[in-house]
Formats: sequence, C-alpha cells, structure tokens
Amino acid sequence: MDHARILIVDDEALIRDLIKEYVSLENFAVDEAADGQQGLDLFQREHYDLIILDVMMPIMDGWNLCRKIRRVSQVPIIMLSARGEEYDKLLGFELGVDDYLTKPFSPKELLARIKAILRRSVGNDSSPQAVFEGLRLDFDSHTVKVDGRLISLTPKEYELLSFFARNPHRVFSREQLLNSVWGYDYIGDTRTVDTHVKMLRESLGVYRNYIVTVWGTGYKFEAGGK
Amino acid sequence: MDHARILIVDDEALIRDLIKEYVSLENFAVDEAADGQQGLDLFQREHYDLIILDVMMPIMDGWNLCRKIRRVSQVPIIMLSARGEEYDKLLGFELGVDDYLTKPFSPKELLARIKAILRRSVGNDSSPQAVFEGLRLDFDSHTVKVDGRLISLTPKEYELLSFFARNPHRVFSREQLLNSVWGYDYIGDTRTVDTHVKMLRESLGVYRNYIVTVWGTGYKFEAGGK
DNA sequence: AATTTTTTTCATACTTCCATCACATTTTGG
DNA sequence: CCAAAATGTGATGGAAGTATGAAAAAAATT
Repeated sequence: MDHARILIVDDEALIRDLIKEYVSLENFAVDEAADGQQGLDLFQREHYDLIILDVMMPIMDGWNLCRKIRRVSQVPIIMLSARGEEYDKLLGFELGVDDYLTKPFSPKELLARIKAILRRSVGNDSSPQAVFEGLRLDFDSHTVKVDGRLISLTPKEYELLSFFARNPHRVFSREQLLNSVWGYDYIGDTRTVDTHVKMLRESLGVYRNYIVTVWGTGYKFEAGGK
Repeated sequence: MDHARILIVDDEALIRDLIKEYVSLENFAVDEAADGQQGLDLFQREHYDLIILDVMMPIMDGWNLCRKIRRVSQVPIIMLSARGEEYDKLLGFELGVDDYLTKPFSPKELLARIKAILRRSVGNDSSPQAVFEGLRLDFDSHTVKVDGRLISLTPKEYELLSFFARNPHRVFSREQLLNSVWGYDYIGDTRTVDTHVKMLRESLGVYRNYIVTVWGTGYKFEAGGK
C-alpha cells in the first residue's frame, strides 16, 4: 500500500522521531501525538491506515486509547511497550491489537511489521466482520445481524459481544471482562457482568446460548453454544 | 510448539489419512473435514493453529473457504492444489495464504513446511492444551474431550483433572491435593478427595483408570493407567 | 431542564455443586 | 484366611454460584 497514513502516539519525542524517520522513507505519511488525549483527537479528526501506540503515556495510556479506538474502528494497531511482560501481550491481543513490540526494538523490524500488517489489510477490502453461523457482527458499522435481521444493542452490549467475538472459546472471569471491556480502572460490582450477559442474551435471541456460562469461572463465547 | 492443532480440509479421504498419519507423529492434534462447508463449521467451532486446504472440493472450494477464514482470522493456511498453475499460486498469496503445495507432494516436505510456519507463528493464538491419547483438555475453553466427544465436568472435577494433567506420573497425597486444588487454607476431611476422584472417574468413562490409586499414599495421573 | 436511554446495584429465586457420613468393598499384613 | 486399614460408593442437606426482575443512579438526548 502506497502513501498509507500512520499515526504515532508516544510521549517520547525521540522515539517518535526515530520511527518517523524510518517510516517516512517508505512513502508513508506520518502524524504524531505526544499523549493519549492528543492521539484520540487526531484519530477522530483524521483517517489513518495504521496506528502505533506506546503503552506508557501520561494523561491516557495506550491501553485506554486502544480500547477507545476499538469501540469505533478496526484500524490496525501496533503496541509498543517498555516491558516484555506476557500479561501485557495477552491483554493486547484480547483488545484486538494487531502486533506488539517490546522496547527497545529495531526500527527495521517495526517497518517490516508495519508492511506486513498493511499488506494483509489491503486485500481485506470487505469490511471486517465476524460470522458465527447466523450471527454476524460488522465491526465497521457496529451492527449485529441475527439471521440477517438487524438487532439493536446498547453500547455496552455491543462492546461485550464484540470482545467475545474477537476472543471466542476462551473463558473469562468476571474480573477479566471488567478489565478488558470496562477498563482496568473500573471499580464496581462484578455482578454487573451478569446483568449485561443477561441483556446481551436477550438481544441475541436464538443465539443466546452462544454466551456460555462456565460454572465457577465466568463466561465464554462459543458458536453453537454448548 | 507442542500439540498444535491442525485442521485438514480435503475431500479425498486418502490424502487426509496420509497427512494425518505423518502429522500425528509429531504430536499435533489433527481434525478433518471432507468439504469446505464442514471445514468452515469446524473452524468456527474450534480453534486451530494451522489449516490445510485443498483447492478442489465439492460444495465450497478451497479459495472460497480461505476467503471466508481470512475475513475473521489470520490463522496460518497451507493450500494444496492438483495443478501447478502459476495463477493459482498468485491468487493464493493474494488471499493471504502462508504456503502453497502442488500435488503430488512429499509428506515430508509438507511436514517441514508445517513446522516452519508454526515456528514463526509462535506466540500467536494457539491455545494451551494437554493431550493424552483420546483424552484432550483445552485450558482456554475449560473443556475436556473423550475420544472427541465433549464431556461436562463440575468446576472441582475440572480443576482436579487439570491439576493431574499438568503433573502426570507424580503421586499426590490427599493432603497435597487439598492444598493444590482446594487451596492452602482448606480445612476439612481428606476423604473429600476420594469422592471427587470417584466423580471424576465416572466422567472420564473409558479413561477412568487414568486416575490411578496408589495404595496407602494417594493418587496419580497416568495415561494408559494401570 | 426534562425526558429518555443506558448502566449499575441490589434483593430474590433458582440452579448446581460440594463436603460429609454411613456403609460396602478391596487391599494388606500377619 | 482373618482382621484391620484403606479405598470405593451412594445419598443428602447445605453452601456457593448464577439468573432474573426491578429500582436507583448515571449518561445521553431532546
């Protein structure tokens, strides 16, 4: 893809410059933001083909920004982290991150991954979807169809469902769901999850049992729902 | 990567068997589908670390299936084709196919390519599993299969089994099991373990004797269980 | 500011599971 | 082969986990 637009969000100017320098060589157009809030503003104003996020940032960290972006867009995201902790990586992929690099990284490797991601999102001309038999989610338009019929979900219902759909089969505890869908800073009753599961199931109609209760543990998403 | 899960989609049973035979030697868990529709169903229900697709198939051909999979997943795909036409190959790589083999191929070469692909996709969405002959546990989805058939376990049964499966061969006293599975602070009758072993054995059916009683000491997990 | 919608909390009903005990069965040592 | 010790099994009351409905609180919309 030529002239792809890339947004870099990192509070360290040095890193931004480094990336920018390398990436510009390849005919990409690069914008920068120094913190999460700035990044969000730019993201909402402009259109990007790829976003590179640093995890550690003042004001709004990378995970929060990532979560906010994922609410409305499936634009490819690469996360940069100072730590190499496995947990971070997992959280990243759960949130739908496309790639994950640990600092210090070689600019060459970053460039290679950028290209790989852009390459595979090119052929993906149809809007990103997840289909589980008669249940279809369209991540671009934020719509969900049940046997072809459009259903209406509240924002939380949609976020919960799309999180499940992006991470099928895996069991999540209520705490994990609160962390991943509500945000790590959420304080509140874990039973809230139950209520949202209940409402989501109602909305899913015939497919209500795709959200499977795993007794003593939490919930998982399973097409066919057994 | 150990115990990677592989899906083979090919209408020719001979080819499936050939591949399965070779690939099973390497501790991969193999599922089969005889046509594209079956393959899609399995893909949606289970998760795989690698998918092998034949191009020519009734009902839904390999390209169509590949396209459908690529809409929602970046799982590695190897295509098999009877023809060696350059056009096919190109189409394959455009669709994001990871490798491409022309029939007839040597099983050895296929195996080599499978390994290469799995090696480079380490850290991807493979799900941790434990396989003991026909007994398969999936730690992500908290499911257990007996000869491919899903069995349902209570939370304690699952915890107990997964503890055993993670520590095979070793003998554990009832006290140790209470400590490890129930928790350090558990106070109660050690005979409780017996009851859960009993119930677990019932659930395991044919594999009930994988939980071996070590007289005067406790229990151990032994595939083949004598 | 008022109304509507969404989210959260909470109480209650409901379901599933678990620890215990009594008794049956098996194993071991003498 | 017997007695004692250890393990297997079935039944059950109570505990723990989940579903649900409704009301309060918070957000969004008008």
